[in-house]
Amino acid sequence: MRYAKVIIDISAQSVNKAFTYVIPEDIEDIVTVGSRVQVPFGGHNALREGFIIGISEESDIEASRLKRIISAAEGKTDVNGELIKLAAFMAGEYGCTMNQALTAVLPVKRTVRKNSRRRDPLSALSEGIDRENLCLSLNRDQENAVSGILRADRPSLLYGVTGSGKTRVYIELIKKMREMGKQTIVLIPEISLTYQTVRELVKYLGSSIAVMHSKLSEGEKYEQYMRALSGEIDVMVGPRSAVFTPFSRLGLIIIDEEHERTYRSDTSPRYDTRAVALWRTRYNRAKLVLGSATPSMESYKAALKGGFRLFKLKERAHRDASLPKVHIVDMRKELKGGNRSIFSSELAGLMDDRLSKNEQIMLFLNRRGYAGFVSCRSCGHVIKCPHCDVSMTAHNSWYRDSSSGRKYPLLSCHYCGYAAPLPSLCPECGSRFIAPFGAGTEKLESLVREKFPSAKMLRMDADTTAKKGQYERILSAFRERKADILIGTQMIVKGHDFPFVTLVGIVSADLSLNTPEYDASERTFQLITQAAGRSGRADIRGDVVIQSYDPSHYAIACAAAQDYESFYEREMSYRSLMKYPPETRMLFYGLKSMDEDMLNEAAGFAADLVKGLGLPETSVIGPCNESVYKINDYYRKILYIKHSRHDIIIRIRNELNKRISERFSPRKLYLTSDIR
DNA sequence: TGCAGAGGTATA
DNA sequence: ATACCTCTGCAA
Repeated sequence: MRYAKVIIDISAQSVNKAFTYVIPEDIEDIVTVGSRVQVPFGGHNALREGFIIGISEESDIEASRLKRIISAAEGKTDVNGELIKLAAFMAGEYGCTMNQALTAVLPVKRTVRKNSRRRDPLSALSEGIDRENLCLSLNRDQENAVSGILRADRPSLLYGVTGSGKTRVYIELIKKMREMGKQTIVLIPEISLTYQTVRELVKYLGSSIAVMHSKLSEGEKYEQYMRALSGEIDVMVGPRSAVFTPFSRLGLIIIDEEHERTYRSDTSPRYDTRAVALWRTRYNRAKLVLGSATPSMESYKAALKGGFRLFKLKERAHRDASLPKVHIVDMRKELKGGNRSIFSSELAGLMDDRLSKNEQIMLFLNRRGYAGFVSCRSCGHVIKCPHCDVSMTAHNSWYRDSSSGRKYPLLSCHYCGYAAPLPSLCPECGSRFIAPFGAGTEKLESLVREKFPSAKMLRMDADTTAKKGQYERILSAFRERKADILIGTQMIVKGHDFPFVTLVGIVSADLSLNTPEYDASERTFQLITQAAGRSGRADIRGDVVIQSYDPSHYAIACAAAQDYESFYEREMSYRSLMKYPPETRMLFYGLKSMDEDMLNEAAGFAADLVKGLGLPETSVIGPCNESVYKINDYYRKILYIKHSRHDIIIRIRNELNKRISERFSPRKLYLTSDIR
């Protein structure tokens, strides 16, 4: 008799343990560790899904209490138990249940009809490319990086300025892996953002590459997964979930644009792709490469301290391309000089110049919608969302009143999507002088239309890319020069390669700087550096105009100078002074509830609990209200807990989870935690 | 006394 | 997640 340890597919703390079942003889040969099974569970033997995490010849539970597995899905989904061990690591590291960890690690729900039409997800991405094993020549920096990475006994950080040819290094490494019979996972921030990278990989590596994609159907995902499992392919390209690709001969994991936030999962388990990749490469004695033009503070610190090997690519690979000329404009001076418009005279002048030469322009503004907020000029009242603690954003579209059929300008909440009409009178004082303030991408679009009426424009933000396929349509239209100007939020700055763009305007560089997060400067620096890197990539030198009300801030000044090292020094001294990560480890412990009294009590209880643990060198800040206190009718509070040791932070997190869920109903109070 | 609703517990 | 148990409060 053989027995299976099964994790039931229920993500509740109370069933977060393995249950023993008898394996019926007729399915013995199709189940292994990692198999999905159906089992009877509970008083009425309701059928439930589960994962097998272990198989043994003996049972520690008396035989009369055991039930039998009903059925198992075909297709073994685990790689020699590695992925189960990985899930166990994640459950401990991120404080989630084993079921949540397994759901992330073994994501394929069920087998799909075998006769479903085969469709290769690569075909759309590789249109017009000959898939051959082309050879490419590497410059000296690139060659040093390749040989150094292959020799390194630890992870490598590949720091290369925008356009320096990091992808070529990746391709060479992948080829070397192939020669050794090893497989590679290439992680990218988001598949649609890195169209270019994927195309280049396909072009030089030919077939036996698979691409994972959140928009693939379940069947297509399953097929890619099985191709990886069977060893039919040796390269998997995809976003963060591709780090779980079940390769049995894993030799290399590459994380491109490693500083990107999308590598942190925002749902439980809130894993960090870099940590998962590090775990897998250690387990498999494989290589790990992190690549970026603007490395994260943690990675660069690790590179300087010796935890990572550092390789630099200092020059742009395209022989004639040089870094763009950067102009910083102090908008306070513009205002004093009488220019009240959103365009500085310098930006307007360069835009005129490019339009006359038929070259392309990108304008970046990190706020969508028409205006930042709507306020009354008489009493100062600001219109807020009734469900969230944020001001409503005005849009250049209509709200249709269903009863009267009349149209009003639309207000929407960017946190919960609530829509309302713009009132014609102030709801507070009745004044007629209520109007939108500030500018978003929509407003910018209409201002450009006024000032440059003949220019053709495209706008790309969350509002214009809501539907499937719009993203690619806008980008390819711009690439094919069907428009002169592309206006957009941060989604336009990442990774795209437009050879005819010779001017990038950063309309308001301060917007991301003034957010209440400890890493606001880092994000601003990354955004400006990446945006500036879009200008002048082929044989024409580009210009970048950065407009700011705080132009001497080091995040802006260093980005303008394309000086990563100076930025790192300044930012690191700030982090050290404030004891922020990566100087120390920090736990972000979030609590939310619809019941504000319960939330207050629980948050106070949590803070007292940590202080009561009496751990030396622990600092507790809060509880504080989240910067947006209410979202979707949920009140939200947060505690910040700092300690230099990761294991102590984990202990504190576990203690908090345990004691709070003993005292407060988990149905009414939701807990989240993040460790950085 | 009867019963709805809340809260606690066990699931192999 | 879900069923089942006990406990409590309130109306009849």
